[in-house]
Amino acid sequence: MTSADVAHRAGVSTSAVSYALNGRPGVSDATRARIQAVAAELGWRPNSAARALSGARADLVGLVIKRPARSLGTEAFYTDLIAGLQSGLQEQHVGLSLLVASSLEDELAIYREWTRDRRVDGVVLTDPRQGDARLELLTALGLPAVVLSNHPSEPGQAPTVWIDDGAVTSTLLEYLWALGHRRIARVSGPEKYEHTVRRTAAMAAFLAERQAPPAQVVATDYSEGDGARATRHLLSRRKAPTAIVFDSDVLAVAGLGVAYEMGVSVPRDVSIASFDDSAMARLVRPRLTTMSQDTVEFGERAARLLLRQIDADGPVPSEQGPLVTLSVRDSTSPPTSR
Amino acid sequence: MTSADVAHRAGVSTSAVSYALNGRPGVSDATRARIQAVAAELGWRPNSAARALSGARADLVGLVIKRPARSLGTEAFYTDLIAGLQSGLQEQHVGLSLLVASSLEDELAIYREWTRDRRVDGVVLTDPRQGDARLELLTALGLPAVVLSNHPSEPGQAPTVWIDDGAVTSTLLEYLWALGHRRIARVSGPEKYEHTVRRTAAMAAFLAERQAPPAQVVATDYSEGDGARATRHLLSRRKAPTAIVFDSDVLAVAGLGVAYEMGVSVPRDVSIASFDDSAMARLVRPRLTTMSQDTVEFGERAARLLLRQIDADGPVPSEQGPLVTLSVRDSTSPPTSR
DNA sequence: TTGTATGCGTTATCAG
DNA sequence: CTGATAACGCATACAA
Repeated sequence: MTSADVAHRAGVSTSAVSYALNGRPGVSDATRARIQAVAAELGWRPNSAARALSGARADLVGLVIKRPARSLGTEAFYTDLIAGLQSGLQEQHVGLSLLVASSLEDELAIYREWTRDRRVDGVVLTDPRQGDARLELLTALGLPAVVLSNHPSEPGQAPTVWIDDGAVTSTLLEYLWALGHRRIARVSGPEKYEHTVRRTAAMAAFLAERQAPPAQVVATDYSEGDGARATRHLLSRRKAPTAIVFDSDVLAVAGLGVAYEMGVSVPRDVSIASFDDSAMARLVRPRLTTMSQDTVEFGERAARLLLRQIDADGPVPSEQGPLVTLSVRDSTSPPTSR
Repeated sequence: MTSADVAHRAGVSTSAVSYALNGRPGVSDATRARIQAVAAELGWRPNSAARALSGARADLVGLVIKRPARSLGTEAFYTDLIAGLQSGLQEQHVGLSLLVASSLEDELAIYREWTRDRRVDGVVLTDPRQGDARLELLTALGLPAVVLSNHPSEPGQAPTVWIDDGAVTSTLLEYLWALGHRRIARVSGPEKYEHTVRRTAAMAAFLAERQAPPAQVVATDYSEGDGARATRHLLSRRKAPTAIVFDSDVLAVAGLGVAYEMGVSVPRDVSIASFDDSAMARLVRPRLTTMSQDTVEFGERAARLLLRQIDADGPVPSEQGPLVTLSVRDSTSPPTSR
């Protein structure tokens, strides 16, 4: 079943078939329709290897995750993201190729190789950093990309699907503030990530605006151990915070465990909230108050944007991600004066 | 940078290059060595599209996951598995293509398409069922495959990497039995999966051997809601079980939540254990006693076996998966006579 | 043992 | 608007 078969059956040449099915000029509407009908009837699909070889599409997009392999499963984020990307891609018969890299050098090498071999038509970038070396390389390579980010892209750079971390932070703090919390601490992710920095800035601005003392922020590497340590540190202080916000729900659940062990009751003695939502936040007791985002939807949007960018001649504009909403559960309450 | 470049630089023909680098006869050891040296020096890697087109490798293997997209992230299993597969594949510069299918028909169609287009060199199958239609199709298509299973493969079928669910079940029950538990219930996964059936059989055999009454088994669809319902049902019975084993840690944590809400103390009033381990099992309080398996390692082994099967002429033998060990934590204790 | 020629299925160029 | 024809990079049967 090749394009030659389709051409033969439709009584045209293979180039006519190519033109007709790639929607480009060079063929009359009538023959185009006939060719499409024949192709559909024969169930023909272009051979992707041949297409890639002849310089067109590979019908594959890539995702490189730079995290230690063993820690990946801890967070639901990547799985949800992958599921969403997949779903958005499948509509166009485009596959997803996955790679776990252990270093930035590896990641950059992979992009070079993919470009050289036309292995993928584009890539999805996560965890943008400040002055991200990947963006530079990708524009140099001319490899289409979208970034899961927290702001629209700079002109000339790959478009982003973005969720405004500043607004998300304010929403959560607003809620805690309204409950009466004034000493709010934070257990954050690594400072090298843009979203960590954004949240820190938003939190500082929020508190400054209200003449509240600045928040104590303890950075972690997202690991459960670090989360536990940070929480232990915060709860041991002379004037312990009445509320702690965690950058991920793994950190938050680790913090919950520490509170339990220290005999600190949640939410009576300390309120706990997380920026990340997942099944785990709903499963633990008390259930975690979180900012919930639909990560699957996030992935779907990224996939569609990437496909558009691949098809487009010039740069396509960035796009806002799904809404993030506050899910109030059982881990937060007004502070009790101790 | 093509094989012609390498040939030119080494002063040989492209066919010599092909022979030399694919390790097949038709070239002397001396020239083979020289060609390899030149290829390494030039950093040449074969273009995968061209290889796929000319009937050789696509340097890509596929994984189809048949689960609803939104429920994927709930369980760490797939993420860990993907990370492991990736790691085992990367050693040979083979990529992983991922697809989430919503029905068996979709899944089968994908295998057909992948075969027709030589898009992948092989596939990894999870969640084998009894009389699995996929195995039949894959042998018919001649598409190499490995199955993540609980027993060695039938002769003539795709090899498996297998973990003996019967033994795992016995180990866990042995432990609970030694603690003194006699009324042990189980919250299981769907009965259509082989591993569910295996565990049920193993549990029945274990109890029968000790003249204990058969266990009450409540099947679920692996969802948190089903897990909560099942647990509520079991704990409401006249003679409630003193221990409950759960087929996954999501189910177990859901059960833990129900116990908490019903005022049933864990492990004092009921012991809880899970067949699945993940970060969540360690994060919740009380920490869950589980059977822990290294899923990343499982994936790595599957990847290596698949690569061997792809290279091999005939069928390769099945292989045992990583050891599953009991991790005793805080959710189990001897039953207290109430 | 080595080189030459052809095919894989598509896209793209360039005459008609 | 259409139909030959040449790449694309590799593998391989075949001839030297």
